[in-house]
Amino acid sequence: MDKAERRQQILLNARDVFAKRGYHAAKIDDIVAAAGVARGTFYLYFEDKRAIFEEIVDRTFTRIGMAVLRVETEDPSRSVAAQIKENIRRIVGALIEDPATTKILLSDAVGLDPAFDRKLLSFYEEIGKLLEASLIDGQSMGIVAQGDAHMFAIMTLGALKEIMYHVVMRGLEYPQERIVEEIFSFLSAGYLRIQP
Amino acid sequence: MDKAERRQQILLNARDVFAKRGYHAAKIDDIVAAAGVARGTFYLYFEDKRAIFEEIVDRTFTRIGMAVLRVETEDPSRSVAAQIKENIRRIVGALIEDPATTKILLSDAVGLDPAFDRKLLSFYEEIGKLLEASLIDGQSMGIVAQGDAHMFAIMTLGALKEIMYHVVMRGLEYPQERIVEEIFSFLSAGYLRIQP
Amino acid sequence: MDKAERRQQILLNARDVFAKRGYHAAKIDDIVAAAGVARGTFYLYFEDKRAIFEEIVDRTFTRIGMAVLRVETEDPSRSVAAQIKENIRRIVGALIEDPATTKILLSDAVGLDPAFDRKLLSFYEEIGKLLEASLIDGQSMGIVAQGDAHMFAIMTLGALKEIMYHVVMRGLEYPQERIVEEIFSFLSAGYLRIQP
Amino acid sequence: MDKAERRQQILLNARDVFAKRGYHAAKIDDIVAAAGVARGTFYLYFEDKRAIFEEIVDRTFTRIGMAVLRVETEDPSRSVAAQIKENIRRIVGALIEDPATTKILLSDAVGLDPAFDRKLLSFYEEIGKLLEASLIDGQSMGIVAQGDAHMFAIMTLGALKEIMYHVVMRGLEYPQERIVEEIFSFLSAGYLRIQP
DNA sequence: AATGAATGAGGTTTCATTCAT
DNA sequence: GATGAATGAAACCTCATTCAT
Repeated sequence: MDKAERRQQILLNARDVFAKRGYHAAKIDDIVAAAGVARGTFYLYFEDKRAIFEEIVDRTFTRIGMAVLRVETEDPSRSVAAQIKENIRRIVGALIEDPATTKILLSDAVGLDPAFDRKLLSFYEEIGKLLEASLIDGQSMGIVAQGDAHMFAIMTLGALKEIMYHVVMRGLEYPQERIVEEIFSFLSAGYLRIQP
Repeated sequence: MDKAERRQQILLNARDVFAKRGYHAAKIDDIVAAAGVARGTFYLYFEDKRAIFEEIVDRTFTRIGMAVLRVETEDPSRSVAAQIKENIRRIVGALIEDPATTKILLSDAVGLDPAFDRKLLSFYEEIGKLLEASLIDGQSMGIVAQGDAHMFAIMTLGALKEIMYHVVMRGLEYPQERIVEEIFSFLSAGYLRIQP
Repeated sequence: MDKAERRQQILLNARDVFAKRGYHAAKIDDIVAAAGVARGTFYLYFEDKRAIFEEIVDRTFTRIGMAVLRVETEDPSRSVAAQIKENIRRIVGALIEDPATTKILLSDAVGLDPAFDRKLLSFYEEIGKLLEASLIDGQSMGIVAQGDAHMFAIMTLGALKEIMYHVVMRGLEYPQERIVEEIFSFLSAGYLRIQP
Repeated sequence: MDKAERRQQILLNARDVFAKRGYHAAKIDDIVAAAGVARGTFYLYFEDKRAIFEEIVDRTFTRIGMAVLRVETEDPSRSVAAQIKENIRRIVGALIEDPATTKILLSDAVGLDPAFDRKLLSFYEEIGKLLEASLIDGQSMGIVAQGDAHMFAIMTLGALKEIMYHVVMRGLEYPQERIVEEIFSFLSAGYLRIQP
């Protein structure tokens, strides 16, 4: 087994242990036992417990970041609606595909400590800004309602996160496509039908 | 100072310490120093660290639970829209009013350990069921769109939580009424304006 | 037992353990076992292992520093020779009185690490400067031979340290007064009697 | 590179690392990195860390031991004074020539652990006995003052060690010949000129 | 012979909780 | 009831040494 494989082996097992027990309850001993290596071996590959956790979260950030595609408004071959759905689908897919890291991201990584909080916030802000920029674009094209794009972005993110939170924490079972449709439809028309 | 006061004094200071440092970084020493009592005194009033944290969270649950009013569809004096807004307003108000506990609820209490996760989930499910029931009611009255009420509830909760998360974590500054309006408008019409 | 007593109790036992085993072989467990306290108690009174060792050495520095008296050349009631002997006597006495710390000073504290080396050197330089100043005084009064006072000081210090080293390490047995006489006589006339 | 060369290469680099960091702070990693060999290679040439350190010290013992010449009192061609000076010169030279091992001998090897202490003491006793025997010889020839030859030996050793300690630890700069003269003159007449 | 990945014993330190005063 | 000194379990990490390649 070469270095990269060994590293990966430890990383994956650590992910599972973190997902199962949470950051603090996950002991180095649990991780090395799961990975089937000696305690010292762990420290050959990772600085410390915090570092491996951070790497798991960082990789997830990257994976999610890569899932997002730029919406092409000029391309007549694909409708904007289809492209937006595709984006939602890809993000939801990335999260569903690896429930362990999703659980880590949405639960264990939250409130770990102030430094990690900043990291998380910074990731969500980044995502938020990307989305916000798209929304502002959409507003000028008349396909996004006028209004506070920043708020739109936050609420969209929140809706998505909450669904995924229930999926990974409660085993809420919805097929990926169903989730995509629900989110899309929610973003399109909300659900209140009141004459004010 | 009588027992109840002393207890309250410790509780409030613990809240601030938890909010500032997070659960694990908050030491009993920090709490008793903030409260100005001896270490042993803490244990006269609370079982252990976990118990005081749980009490803080439980109180918040109660406070938020009490903020919710039943929507009266038969009362002609108050429109349904107004009542829904009022509900959103009361919940947002309860969260904004005490940012320290809100931060604890949305950050520190998340992913603390499996047992606490269950508690949190159970609270959110409770809230979700209440909301869901209202939505199903609304559907039969034609003021809520047909569709998956459970999903509606989750996404609504997520949107609200995410706004409040940014408010308490990043100091996002929006007046309470503005938040209420944004949420209401989001629930009413979403923001996508695409002809599919 | 009050705080100061408890501190002293740990300090004295630590001194014995360090003297017996040397710095690195002395485990915190050995110290607390000797002192009859719990492991945590140790850390209530001392920052860490290094700190207690440093305190032991520092106290010895102080004790030895206080043993030195200024030589009064103007006082006709006490001859200079008597005063010098008195100084040697006091220093030798301070070292013999507490063989454990003397052993620590002359053996365990040596070469502990670069930072500690600087501390030691700084102490010996201080002592050396004091002695050197006295010698230069003495030279102007004609009671110290002309020559390199700095060297005189170093060699004197070395002779004294070496005797004490053998006393505490090998149990070399000489009465204090005998040691004083030997040093004094050595400093007075050396021992080589060669016509060059 | 043949076995002996490789061994020497590791030995010299280990010497430098020990001299720079001290025994405990010198890691096997530092040594093999300095020597440019793999970690496992180290253990092909040396039993363990302690063994290589011991070998460095032992070689120094040998080197110094070999520097000492027997004083010939019958040889009219070389005065006893010249022969004594020559001995001091050779020892000081051996120490100055390799400051790294001298520092190891006078600092790092001191107080390493009880076993090593015995080794050191045993070396110094050996040297001391040699010197003592010469002094007793000298006393019977009238060229060494009557008195405790054992003490003379210890103090001489101490004076020499202390000078060298300051040379290697503080970079005290004296030409070799100057050191020799100072020691010789100190042994010849001390420096106190007091009428008791 | 050389390598360097793997090992795991061992030691320091932290901190929630207890309990004698 | 209040105190705070004492406790000791528990967990992280280091690093000398081994051994398969």
